[in-house]
Amino acid sequence: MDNHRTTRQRSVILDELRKVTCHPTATTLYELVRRRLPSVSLGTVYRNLEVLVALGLAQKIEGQGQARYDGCAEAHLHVRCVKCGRVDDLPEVNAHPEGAATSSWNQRRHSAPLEEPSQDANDCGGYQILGCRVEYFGLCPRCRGEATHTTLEES
Amino acid sequence: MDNHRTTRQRSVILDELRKVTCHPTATTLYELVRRRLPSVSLGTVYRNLEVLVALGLAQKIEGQGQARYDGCAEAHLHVRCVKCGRVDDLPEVNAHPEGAATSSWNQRRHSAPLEEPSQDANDCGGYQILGCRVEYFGLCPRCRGEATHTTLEES
DNA sequence: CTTTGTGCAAACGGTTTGCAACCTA
DNA sequence: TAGGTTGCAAACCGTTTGCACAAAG
Repeated sequence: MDNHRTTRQRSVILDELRKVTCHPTATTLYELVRRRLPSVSLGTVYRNLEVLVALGLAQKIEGQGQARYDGCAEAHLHVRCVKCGRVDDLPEVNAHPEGAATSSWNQRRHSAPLEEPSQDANDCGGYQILGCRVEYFGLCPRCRGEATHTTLEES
Repeated sequence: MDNHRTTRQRSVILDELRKVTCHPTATTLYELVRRRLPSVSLGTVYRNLEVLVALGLAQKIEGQGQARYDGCAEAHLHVRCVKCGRVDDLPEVNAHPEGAATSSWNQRRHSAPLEEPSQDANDCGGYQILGCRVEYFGLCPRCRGEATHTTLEES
Protein backbone atom coordinates (compact mmCIF):
# COMPACT_ATOMS: atom_id res chain seq x y z
CA MET A 1 0.00 0.00 0.00
CA ASP A 2 2.94 2.34 0.45
CA ASN A 3 5.49 0.71 -1.74
CA HIS A 4 5.76 3.10 -4.62
CA ARG A 5 7.43 2.42 -7.92
CA THR A 6 9.34 4.89 -9.98
CA THR A 7 7.58 4.81 -13.31
CA ARG A 8 8.41 6.97 -16.26
CA GLN A 9 5.07 8.75 -15.93
CA ARG A 10 5.56 9.45 -12.25
CA SER A 11 8.96 11.04 -12.66
CA VAL A 12 7.99 13.10 -15.68
CA ILE A 13 4.92 14.39 -13.89
CA LEU A 14 6.95 15.46 -10.87
CA ASP A 15 9.64 16.91 -13.08
CA GLU A 16 7.20 19.01 -15.08
CA LEU A 17 5.42 20.11 -11.94
CA ARG A 18 8.71 21.33 -10.49
CA LYS A 19 9.68 23.11 -13.68
CA VAL A 20 6.77 25.52 -13.76
CA THR A 21 6.74 28.61 -11.59
CA CYS A 22 2.99 28.99 -11.40
CA HIS A 23 0.92 26.23 -9.91
CA PRO A 24 -0.86 24.37 -12.69
CA THR A 25 -4.18 22.60 -12.71
CA ALA A 26 -4.25 18.87 -13.37
CA THR A 27 -5.25 19.40 -16.99
CA THR A 28 -2.56 22.00 -17.62
CA LEU A 29 0.03 19.66 -16.16
CA TYR A 30 -1.43 16.90 -18.29
CA GLU A 31 -0.77 18.97 -21.41
CA LEU A 32 2.81 19.60 -20.32
CA VAL A 33 3.46 15.95 -19.59
CA ARG A 34 1.89 14.92 -22.86
CA ARG A 35 4.62 16.70 -24.78
CA ARG A 36 7.09 14.19 -23.42
CA LEU A 37 4.80 11.21 -22.98
CA PRO A 38 2.20 11.56 -25.72
CA SER A 39 0.13 8.66 -24.48
CA VAL A 40 -0.28 9.52 -20.80
CA SER A 41 -3.83 9.68 -19.63
CA LEU A 42 -5.39 12.37 -17.52
CA GLY A 43 -6.34 9.71 -14.99
CA THR A 44 -2.68 8.83 -14.54
CA VAL A 45 -1.87 12.46 -13.87
CA TYR A 46 -4.56 12.65 -11.20
CA ARG A 47 -3.50 9.38 -9.61
CA ASN A 48 0.13 10.41 -9.49
CA LEU A 49 -0.60 13.84 -8.13
CA GLU A 50 -2.47 12.17 -5.32
CA VAL A 51 0.51 9.93 -4.61
CA LEU A 52 3.00 12.78 -4.78
CA VAL A 53 0.94 14.80 -2.32
CA ALA A 54 0.68 11.81 -0.01
CA LEU A 55 4.45 11.34 -0.17
CA GLY A 56 4.97 14.99 0.71
CA LEU A 57 6.56 15.80 -2.63
CA ALA A 58 3.84 18.19 -3.72
CA GLN A 59 0.88 20.05 -2.32
CA LYS A 60 -2.65 20.46 -3.55
CA ILE A 61 -4.03 23.98 -3.50
CA GLU A 62 -7.79 23.91 -3.25
CA GLY A 63 -9.99 26.91 -3.54
CA GLN A 64 -12.42 28.24 -6.07
CA GLY A 65 -12.66 26.14 -9.19
CA GLN A 66 -10.12 23.59 -10.32
CA ALA A 67 -7.50 22.39 -7.84
CA ARG A 68 -3.94 23.47 -8.42
CA TYR A 69 -0.71 21.71 -7.59
CA ASP A 70 2.59 22.94 -6.23
CA GLY A 71 5.79 20.96 -6.72
CA CYS A 72 7.15 22.42 -3.50
CA ALA A 73 5.57 21.02 -0.36
CA GLU A 74 7.27 23.48 2.02
CA ALA A 75 4.97 25.98 3.72
CA HIS A 76 4.80 29.26 1.86
CA LEU A 77 2.17 31.76 0.85
CA HIS A 78 0.13 31.88 -2.33
CA VAL A 79 -1.59 34.63 -4.27
CA ARG A 80 -4.55 33.84 -6.45
CA CYS A 81 -5.67 36.07 -9.27
CA VAL A 82 -9.34 36.82 -8.79
CA LYS A 83 -9.79 37.28 -12.50
CA CYS A 84 -8.03 34.39 -14.23
CA GLY A 85 -7.54 32.02 -11.29
CA ARG A 86 -3.78 31.83 -11.67
CA VAL A 87 -1.92 30.99 -8.47
CA ASP A 88 1.67 31.99 -7.71
CA ASP A 89 3.98 32.00 -4.73
CA LEU A 90 4.13 35.19 -2.76
CA PRO A 91 7.73 36.40 -2.69
CA GLU A 92 9.54 36.19 0.65
CA VAL A 93 8.79 39.05 3.03
CA ASN A 94 12.54 39.58 3.50
CA ALA A 95 12.77 40.59 -0.11
CA HIS A 96 10.83 43.70 0.88
CA PRO A 97 13.38 46.08 2.31
CA GLU A 98 10.82 48.67 3.32
CA GLY A 99 10.70 49.82 6.92
CA ALA A 100 7.36 48.16 7.57
CA ALA A 101 9.10 45.46 9.58
CA THR A 102 7.80 47.02 12.78
CA SER A 103 4.74 44.92 13.40
CA SER A 104 5.15 41.34 14.47
CA TRP A 105 2.67 40.58 11.72
CA ASN A 106 5.36 40.43 9.09
CA GLN A 107 7.51 37.82 10.73
CA ARG A 108 4.42 36.03 11.79
CA ARG A 109 3.03 35.99 8.34
CA HIS A 110 6.26 34.58 7.06
CA SER A 111 7.00 31.97 9.66
CA ALA A 112 3.51 30.73 10.16
CA PRO A 113 1.83 30.50 6.80
CA LEU A 114 0.46 27.04 6.30
CA GLU A 115 -0.39 24.70 9.16
CA GLU A 116 0.71 26.74 12.15
CA PRO A 117 -0.53 24.86 15.22
CA SER A 118 -1.84 28.17 16.55
CA GLN A 119 -1.99 27.67 20.32
CA ASP A 120 -3.80 30.88 21.12
CA ALA A 121 -6.75 29.93 19.00
CA ASN A 122 -6.95 26.49 20.50
CA ASP A 123 -10.28 24.97 21.38
CA CYS A 124 -12.37 27.72 19.82
CA GLY A 125 -16.02 26.87 19.80
CA GLY A 126 -15.26 23.31 20.79
CA TYR A 127 -13.00 22.84 17.80
CA GLN A 128 -9.53 21.50 18.27
CA ILE A 129 -7.57 23.84 16.02
CA LEU A 130 -4.87 22.16 14.00
CA GLY A 131 -3.67 25.12 11.96
CA CYS A 132 -4.66 27.76 9.53
CA ARG A 133 -4.37 28.57 5.89
CA VAL A 134 -3.70 32.01 4.48
CA GLU A 135 -4.24 32.92 0.89
CA TYR A 136 -3.84 36.31 -0.71
CA PHE A 137 -5.92 37.33 -3.66
CA GLY A 138 -5.52 40.09 -6.18
CA LEU A 139 -4.80 40.77 -9.81
CA CYS A 140 -1.95 39.05 -11.61
CA PRO A 141 0.34 41.13 -13.83
CA ARG A 142 -1.47 40.16 -17.00
CA CYS A 143 -4.97 40.84 -15.68
CA ARG A 144 -3.85 44.14 -14.16
CA GLY A 145 -3.03 45.28 -17.65
CA GLU A 146 -6.30 44.31 -19.20
CA ALA A 147 -8.01 45.61 -16.06
CA THR A 148 -11.48 47.18 -15.98
CA HIS A 149 -14.33 45.26 -17.54
CA THR A 150 -14.09 42.03 -19.60
CA THR A 151 -15.78 38.91 -18.35
CA LEU A 152 -14.32 36.82 -15.60
CA GLU A 153 -12.54 33.54 -16.22
CA GLU A 154 -9.72 32.77 -18.60
CA SER A 155 -6.60 30.73 -18.11
CA MET B 1 -30.43 42.94 -14.74
CA ASP B 2 -30.22 44.19 -11.18
CA ASN B 3 -33.86 44.62 -10.48
CA HIS B 4 -34.53 41.84 -8.04
CA ARG B 5 -37.91 40.60 -6.95
CA THR B 6 -38.85 39.29 -3.57
CA THR B 7 -40.20 35.86 -4.29
CA ARG B 8 -41.36 33.41 -1.70
CA GLN B 9 -38.45 31.12 -2.53
CA ARG B 10 -35.90 33.90 -2.24
CA SER B 11 -36.99 35.01 1.20
CA VAL B 12 -37.36 31.51 2.59
CA ILE B 13 -33.90 30.63 1.33
CA LEU B 14 -32.35 33.67 3.01
CA ASP B 15 -34.37 33.09 6.15
CA GLU B 16 -33.28 29.46 6.46
CA LEU B 17 -29.71 30.39 5.70
CA ARG B 18 -29.74 32.92 8.51
CA LYS B 19 -31.34 30.51 10.95
CA VAL B 20 -28.56 27.94 10.93
CA THR B 21 -25.40 28.46 12.94
CA CYS B 22 -23.17 26.30 10.79
CA HIS B 23 -22.68 27.16 7.16
CA PRO B 24 -24.63 24.73 5.02
CA THR B 25 -23.93 23.41 1.56
CA ALA B 26 -26.40 24.17 -1.20
CA THR B 27 -27.97 20.73 -0.90
CA THR B 28 -28.30 20.93 2.87
CA LEU B 29 -29.97 24.30 2.54
CA TYR B 30 -32.17 22.83 -0.17
CA GLU B 31 -33.39 20.19 2.29
CA LEU B 32 -34.14 22.86 4.88
CA VAL B 33 -36.04 25.02 2.43
CA ARG B 34 -37.95 22.05 1.12
CA ARG B 35 -39.60 21.57 4.51
CA ARG B 36 -41.36 24.87 3.97
CA LEU B 37 -41.56 24.90 0.19
CA PRO B 38 -41.85 21.24 -0.82
CA SER B 39 -41.59 21.98 -4.50
CA VAL B 40 -38.48 24.16 -4.68
CA SER B 41 -35.82 22.93 -6.97
CA LEU B 42 -32.15 22.67 -6.24
CA GLY B 43 -31.49 24.91 -9.21
CA THR B 44 -33.54 27.66 -7.63
CA VAL B 45 -31.50 27.37 -4.47
CA TYR B 46 -28.27 27.73 -6.42
CA ARG B 47 -29.58 30.65 -8.44
CA ASN B 48 -30.79 32.49 -5.36
CA LEU B 49 -27.61 31.89 -3.44
CA GLU B 50 -25.76 33.46 -6.30
CA VAL B 51 -28.05 36.48 -6.20
CA LEU B 52 -27.83 36.83 -2.43
CA VAL B 53 -24.06 36.75 -2.57
CA ALA B 54 -24.08 39.35 -5.34
CA LEU B 55 -26.36 41.55 -3.25
CA GLY B 56 -24.01 41.28 -0.30
CA LEU B 57 -26.55 39.41 1.80
CA ALA B 58 -24.55 36.23 2.04
CA GLN B 59 -21.11 34.91 1.36
CA LYS B 60 -19.89 31.83 -0.40
CA ILE B 61 -17.20 29.84 1.35
CA GLU B 62 -15.19 27.88 -1.15
CA GLY B 63 -12.55 25.35 -0.28
CA GLN B 64 -12.23 21.61 -0.48
CA GLY B 65 -15.36 19.89 -1.71
CA GLN B 66 -18.81 21.41 -1.83
CA ALA B 67 -19.17 25.16 -1.43
CA ARG B 68 -20.76 26.43 1.76
CA TYR B 69 -22.83 29.51 2.37
CA ASP B 70 -22.94 32.00 5.21
CA GLY B 71 -25.98 34.17 5.81
CA CYS B 72 -23.74 36.84 7.33
CA ALA B 73 -21.65 38.73 4.80
CA GLU B 74 -19.61 40.61 7.41
CA ALA B 75 -15.94 39.68 7.58
CA HIS B 76 -15.24 37.06 10.22
CA LEU B 77 -13.15 33.93 10.57
CA HIS B 78 -14.14 30.37 9.82
CA VAL B 79 -13.00 27.00 11.08
CA ARG B 80 -13.37 23.95 8.89
CA CYS B 81 -13.41 20.44 10.28
CA VAL B 82 -10.81 18.41 8.40
CA LYS B 83 -12.76 15.26 9.02
CA CYS B 84 -16.39 16.01 8.24
CA GLY B 85 -16.03 19.26 6.33
CA ARG B 86 -18.30 21.21 8.63
CA VAL B 87 -17.62 24.97 8.74
CA ASP B 88 -18.39 27.23 11.69
CA ASP B 89 -17.60 30.75 12.73
CA LEU B 90 -14.60 31.20 14.94
CA PRO B 91 -15.73 32.89 18.18
CA GLU B 92 -14.53 36.46 18.76
CA VAL B 93 -11.03 36.74 20.14
CA ASN B 94 -12.35 38.98 22.93
CA ALA B 95 -14.29 36.04 24.27
CA HIS B 96 -10.93 34.56 25.22
CA PRO B 97 -9.96 36.24 28.48
CA GLU B 98 -6.55 34.58 28.63
CA GLY B 99 -3.49 36.78 29.00
CA ALA B 100 -2.26 36.00 25.51
CA ALA B 101 -3.34 39.45 24.35
CA THR B 102 0.30 40.47 24.27
CA SER B 103 1.08 39.87 20.62
CA SER B 104 -0.37 42.21 18.07
CA TRP B 105 -1.39 39.06 16.27
CA ASN B 106 -4.56 38.74 18.25
CA GLN B 107 -5.99 42.13 17.43
CA ARG B 108 -4.70 41.78 13.95
CA ARG B 109 -6.30 38.46 13.49
CA HIS B 110 -9.56 39.89 14.66
CA SER B 111 -9.60 43.13 12.76
CA ALA B 112 -8.18 41.87 9.51
CA PRO B 113 -9.82 38.58 8.72
CA LEU B 114 -11.41 38.65 5.31
CA GLU B 115 -10.50 41.09 2.60
CA GLU B 116 -7.96 43.26 4.38
CA PRO B 117 -6.44 45.55 1.73
CA SER B 118 -3.03 44.59 3.11
CA GLN B 119 -0.79 47.48 2.11
CA ASP B 120 2.45 45.92 3.22
CA ALA B 121 2.02 43.02 0.85
CA ASN B 122 1.16 45.26 -2.05
CA ASP B 123 2.51 44.60 -5.49
CA CYS B 124 4.13 41.30 -4.61
CA GLY B 125 5.47 39.54 -7.64
CA GLY B 126 3.68 41.95 -9.90
CA TYR B 127 0.33 41.12 -8.34
CA GLN B 128 -1.91 43.88 -7.12
CA ILE B 129 -2.97 42.47 -3.77
CA LEU B 130 -6.61 43.04 -2.95
CA GLY B 131 -6.81 41.19 0.34
CA CYS B 132 -6.35 37.87 2.00
CA ARG B 133 -8.39 35.05 3.30
CA VAL B 134 -7.70 33.18 6.50
CA GLU B 135 -9.25 29.87 7.34
CA TYR B 136 -8.58 27.73 10.37
CA PHE B 137 -8.89 24.01 10.22
CA GLY B 138 -9.20 21.43 12.93
CA LEU B 139 -11.57 18.91 14.45
CA CYS B 140 -15.14 19.82 15.26
CA PRO B 141 -16.60 18.78 18.62
CA ARG B 142 -18.31 15.74 17.19
CA CYS B 143 -15.31 14.46 15.26
CA ARG B 144 -13.02 15.06 18.25
CA GLY B 145 -15.10 12.58 20.15
CA GLU B 146 -15.02 9.87 17.55
CA ALA B 147 -11.34 10.72 16.98
CA THR B 148 -8.67 8.21 15.90
CA HIS B 149 -9.35 6.06 12.86
CA THR B 150 -12.63 5.76 10.93
CA THR B 151 -12.77 6.82 7.33
CA LEU B 152 -12.83 10.44 6.32
CA GLU B 153 -15.96 12.20 5.11
CA GLU B 154 -19.37 12.36 6.69
CA SER B 155 -21.76 15.22 7.12
C1' DC C 1 6.26 -13.86 -10.63
C1' DT C 2 3.90 -10.65 -7.81
C1' DT C 3 2.13 -6.34 -7.32
C1' DT C 4 1.76 -1.66 -8.48
C1' DG C 5 0.86 1.41 -12.27
C1' DT C 6 -1.26 2.52 -16.81
C1' DG C 7 -4.67 3.72 -20.59
C1' DC C 8 -9.24 3.84 -21.65
C1' DA C 9 -13.75 4.91 -20.99
C1' DA C 10 -17.53 5.07 -18.19
C1' DA C 11 -19.33 6.83 -13.90
C1' DC C 12 -19.76 10.42 -10.42
C1' DG C 13 -21.20 14.57 -7.99
C1' DG C 14 -21.62 19.33 -7.63
C1' DT C 15 -23.11 23.11 -10.25
C1' DT C 16 -24.99 25.41 -14.32
C1' DT C 17 -28.19 26.16 -17.98
C1' DG C 18 -32.14 26.11 -21.66
C1' DC C 19 -36.81 26.30 -21.82
C1' DA C 20 -41.73 27.04 -21.17
C1' DA C 21 -44.82 28.23 -17.61
C1' DC C 22 -45.39 31.45 -13.71
C1' DC C 23 -45.69 35.33 -10.83
C1' DT C 24 -44.16 39.91 -9.01
C1' DA C 25 -44.09 44.81 -9.51
C1' DT D 1 -48.38 43.41 -19.19
C1' DA D 2 -43.17 42.82 -19.06
C1' DG D 3 -39.42 40.82 -17.48
C1' DG D 4 -37.41 38.56 -13.55
C1' DT D 5 -38.12 33.75 -11.49
C1' DT D 6 -39.27 28.96 -11.16
C1' DG D 7 -39.29 23.76 -11.86
C1' DC D 8 -37.59 20.35 -14.59
C1' DA D 9 -34.27 17.93 -16.84
C1' DA D 10 -30.40 17.78 -19.46
C1' DA D 11 -25.78 19.43 -19.93
C1' DC D 12 -21.26 20.49 -17.95
C1' DC D 13 -16.87 19.75 -16.09
C1' DG D 14 -13.47 18.40 -12.87
C1' DT D 15 -12.32 14.28 -10.74
C1' DT D 16 -12.66 9.33 -9.65
C1' DT D 17 -12.95 4.51 -10.67
C1' DG D 18 -13.27 -0.41 -12.79
C1' DC D 19 -11.01 -3.18 -15.77
C1' DA D 20 -7.64 -5.71 -18.47
C1' DC D 21 -3.00 -5.16 -19.82
C1' DA D 22 1.86 -3.47 -19.01
C1' DA D 23 5.88 -3.04 -16.47
C1' DA D 24 8.73 -2.43 -12.06
C1' DG D 25 11.09 -4.79 -8.48
